[in-house]
Amino acid sequence: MSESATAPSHFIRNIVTEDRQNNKNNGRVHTRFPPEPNGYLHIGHAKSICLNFGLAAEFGGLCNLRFDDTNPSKEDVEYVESIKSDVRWLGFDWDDREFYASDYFEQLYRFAVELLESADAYVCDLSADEIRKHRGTLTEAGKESPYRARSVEENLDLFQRMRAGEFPDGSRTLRAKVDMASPNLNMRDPVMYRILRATHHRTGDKWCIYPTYDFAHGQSDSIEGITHSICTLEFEDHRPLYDWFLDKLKIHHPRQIEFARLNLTHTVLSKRKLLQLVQRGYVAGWDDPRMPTLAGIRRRGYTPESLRVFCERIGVAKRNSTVDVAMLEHCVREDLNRRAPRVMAVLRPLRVIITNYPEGQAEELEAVNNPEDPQMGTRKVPFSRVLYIEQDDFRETPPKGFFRLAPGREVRLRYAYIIKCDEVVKDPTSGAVIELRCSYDPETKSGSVQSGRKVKATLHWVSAAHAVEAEARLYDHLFAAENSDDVEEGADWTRNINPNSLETLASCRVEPCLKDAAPGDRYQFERLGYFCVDPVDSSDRKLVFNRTVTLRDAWAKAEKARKRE
RNA sequence: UGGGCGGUCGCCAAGCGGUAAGGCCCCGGACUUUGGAUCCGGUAUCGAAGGUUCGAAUCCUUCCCGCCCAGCCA
Repeated sequence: MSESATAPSHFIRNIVTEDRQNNKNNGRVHTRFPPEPNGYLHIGHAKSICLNFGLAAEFGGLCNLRFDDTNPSKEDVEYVESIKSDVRWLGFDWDDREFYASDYFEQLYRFAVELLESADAYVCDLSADEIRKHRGTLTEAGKESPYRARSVEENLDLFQRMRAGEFPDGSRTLRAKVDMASPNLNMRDPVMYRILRATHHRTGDKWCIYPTYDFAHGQSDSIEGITHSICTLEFEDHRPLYDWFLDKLKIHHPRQIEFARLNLTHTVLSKRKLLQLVQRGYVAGWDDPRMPTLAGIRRRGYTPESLRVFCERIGVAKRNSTVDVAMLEHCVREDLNRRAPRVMAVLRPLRVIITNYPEGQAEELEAVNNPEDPQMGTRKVPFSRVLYIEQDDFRETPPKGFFRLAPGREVRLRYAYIIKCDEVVKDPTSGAVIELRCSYDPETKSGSVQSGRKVKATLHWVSAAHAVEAEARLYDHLFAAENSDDVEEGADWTRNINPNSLETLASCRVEPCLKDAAPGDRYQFERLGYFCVDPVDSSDRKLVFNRTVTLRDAWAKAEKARKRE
């Protein structure tokens, strides 16, 4: 996987390249990632983070981390902390350039006063409701506020008193004097400041008026000397307003470029819905491994490298699109295939007795840690008379195309011997298969001269006496439908939540080398998938593995297709 | 029916007047002590209709479809 070797062109990269060629900003490239600390970052943010930090790195520029914290009623330090650790985990560094829109409150206030002095803004006494009514509609022009013509002196006095706390919340606003007849609703005298008594996570109770995003964002970028303000499509309509403020204020003009936000199949990426999933208990928290949050994805076992490659591969464009989650899954598999050590683990154990293997005997067999990387060496795996294999690897009446174990059939045990199933032991009451009695061929030991004999399948296994117990959590898509909104009339999107998105297997048996696995360690359980030690619930007493993603499985696919017919 | 933006393979996405990259998915096949990995091979005429041109996905015209905007949210 070559993260940097392939830098496919996209329109933003082209714009930046062109701007440099024209020596715009003296060839300087300075971007920023501007989250609002009102929720956890998700994979959609990762796209923006990779874009902003990536472009800066690529062109020898800088990228700031700036919190757009202009709405204290929704923001919290919990979120700023999680955002910082998520960005770091993704692999990016903002050095000492950690900024906050709230750092600029005083400056923003002065900007507002400037606009008041040039009669480009005014204090408006209309209520929220009245402002809405005056705004007009998509097809009709709005009406001017009766307070629009206040004198500069009166405006200055009123605004100063707004700041001083003389008026109740919501009683007045500061508005830009633009154009109530503009076809762009954002230009119909937008609110710049509102009166809001809320304790801000950084400025405390210093302010009782707060700038709106529209009045803060563009100027914040300008103050920081941002050259390319990259944001999502919905802000395209706001650009004329930002330009208007910057022009009136005669300050540095970043170039705003909008791109389409990421959508993924089988999940949701809206802050509102993610919040509801957490609050209504559909998931265990922001870091539930089924969540598309960076915290969840990280806990699930995804690597930051795979996320970065994913973000590079999906591209950047203005077209609304929904990326198939299979693309994401492909990226982790590709990365983990290269780096995850292989290990044998039996999720649903079926006991196997090797009848002709001496009781009490055990031997150490050599197993390769990663066939993709010989450097990773080998390890010893204990073999003995009583083993466990996967329940799925045995069928009493094998369907066509099934070439694993069945009565009378032979298979190879990985790194060990070829065994033959001689007898099936069932529970007398339930009829369930509870044990297999097999015989092994001592001549077929892995690596020996005779070992070349061909059998149709190789199974993973674990020695019963040596195995370590563990819990495995198997995850599936959070939403059964590709599109979470794809529900019948009147039904809620939560109807699409996949009731089987989590399956917990409490009595798995894993090979002994896993005993000392540390939280976060990633492995490939041969033939099953990639798993990582759950950083939260795993302990010395109880090993817990999260399945990051399954291996591609041609047999499972074929069987599924067969069932559909 | 106002304004802004978009429509290239099932899903992403290059292309910027010279005759449709790549990735994912899918389907074949080779190889294989992971039905994994790897390797080969297969699959679009560019929303529609006109026009300009020797030549158009790329230029022009008209039409159709989708997304965003009427928070003192961001």
